[in-house]
Amino acid sequence: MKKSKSETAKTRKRIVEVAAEAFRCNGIHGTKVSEIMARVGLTHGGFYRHFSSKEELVAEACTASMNAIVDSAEAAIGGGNEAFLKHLENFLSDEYHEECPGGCPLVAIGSELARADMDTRRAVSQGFQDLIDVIATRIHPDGGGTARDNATFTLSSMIGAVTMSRIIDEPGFSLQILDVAKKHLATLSSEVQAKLPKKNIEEMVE
Amino acid sequence: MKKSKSETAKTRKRIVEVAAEAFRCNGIHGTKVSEIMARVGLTHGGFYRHFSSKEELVAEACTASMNAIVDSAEAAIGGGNEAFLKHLENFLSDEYHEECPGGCPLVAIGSELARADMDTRRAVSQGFQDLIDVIATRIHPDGGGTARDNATFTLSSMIGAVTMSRIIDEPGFSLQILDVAKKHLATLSSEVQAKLPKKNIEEMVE
DNA sequence: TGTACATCAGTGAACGCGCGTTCACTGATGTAC
DNA sequence: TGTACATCAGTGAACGCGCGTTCACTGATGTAC
Repeated sequence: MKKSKSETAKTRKRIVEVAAEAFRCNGIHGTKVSEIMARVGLTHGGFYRHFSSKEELVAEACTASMNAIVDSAEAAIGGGNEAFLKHLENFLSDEYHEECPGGCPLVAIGSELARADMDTRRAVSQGFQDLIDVIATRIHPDGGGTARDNATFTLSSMIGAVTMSRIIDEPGFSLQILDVAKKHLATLSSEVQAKLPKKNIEEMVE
Repeated sequence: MKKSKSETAKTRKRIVEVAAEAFRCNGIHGTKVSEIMARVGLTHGGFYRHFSSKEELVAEACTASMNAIVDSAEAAIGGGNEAFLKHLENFLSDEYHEECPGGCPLVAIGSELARADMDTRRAVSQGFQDLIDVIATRIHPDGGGTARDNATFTLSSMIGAVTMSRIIDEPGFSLQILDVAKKHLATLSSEVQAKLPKKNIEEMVE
C-alpha cells in the first residue's frame, strides 16, 4: 500500500485540516486520534507514519487554524474600511452560530492552549501577533504604537466576547454580549475614520 | 470512622475549595479526583460519600469560584470609585502572575466551560451576570441599559485580555496585552466620572 | 523495457497506563432502649 | 447513665473503560540492475 510522495503529503495535510476542525469543535482533550483518522477515512494505526505524537499534531493544527484566520483577514483588508469592519463583525457572529468549521482556536480552545506545550503556544502566539499586525495596518497605515495598542485591545476584547458568549447558557444573553462588542467595534472604527485624512484610508487599500 | 454532621459538611466544603483551586490551576481534564482528595488529606475512595461524580464537583467548584469573585467585587464597591477601578486592574495583574489561587474560572478554564454540562454552565453564567450587575451599579447607580452594556463589554474584554496574556509565550507581550486593557479600563472610568454628577458617585458608595 | 527487491503508507490487534468509579471492610460516633 | 446496635465517613484494592501508542503484517509503488 505504499503511496507516492505527493499522495503521502496530501494525506498528512488532510489529517492536519481535519484535526484543526475537530480540536476547535470538541477541544484537544475531547478529540481522539482515532476519531480524526476515521474522519480522514483511515484507521488509527497509520497516524504514526505521519506524526510522532498527538502533541505534534496539535501544534500543526493550531498553526493551520491561525494561518487560515490571518489569511482571511489579509484578504478582507483589500475590500476597504467598511468591508474590513464587516469582516471583524462576522467573527462576532458566525463564530457563535456555526460553532464548528470556521472557528478561532484562541476562542475554541483558549484555556487548553494556555497549558499546551511550547511549540503550540509559540505557533498560536505568532498567529495572534500576525492578526494584530493586520488590524493595526487597517487602523493606521504605518502600524505605529497606538494603532498596535488599539488593535491588540480590539482583538483581545473580541476574543473575550466570543469566549463568554459560548459559555453562557442563555442564548439571548450570548447574543447581547456579541452585540455590545460589535457596537464597540463600530465606535472604534468611526473614531479611526474621523482621525485619519481620507486619502490615507484610500492609500491603505494599496 | 463516622464523623459528626458538621465535620462531614466541613470536609465536603474543603473538597470543593481545593477542587476549585485545582481546576483553575490545571484545568478540569488536568485535575484528577484522587489528586484533589490527596490534597485534602484523604484517599480517593471517600470522594463518593460526598459527590455522585466528578461532574457534580465541577459544578459546585465553579459556583464557589464565581461566588468568591462576586463577593470580592461587592466588597470593593464600598471603597469608592478609584478603589473599585484598582480592584478591576488587579484582575488584570495578579491573575496573570500568581496564576493559581486567586483566579477566575472564566479565564482559567473558559473553553472547557463552554463544553461543560448544564449545571456548570448555568452556575458560571449566573456568576457572570452577578459580576456585571456589580460593575453596572458602580458605573451608574440605577444599573440601567447603557451601564449594563458597558459593564458587559468591560468584563468580557478583561476576560479576553487575561486569556490571551496566558496563551502568549512571550512574557513582555503578555504584559502589554494587560496594560492596554488597563488603559481602556481607565478611559472608561474617566468617561463615567465626567458624565456623572459628583453627588451621584458619592451616593453610590451607599 | 522487464524483473527482483526494497520501501513504506496503511491495517487492525494488542499493549499499557491513567483515571473515574465501585466495593468490601473498618471503626468511631450517633441513637434506641 | 450505661449498653447494644446502626450508621456512615473514610480506606485501599480492584474494576473497567478509554485512548495514545506500538507492532507484525500487507501489498502497492519506487528503485536498481
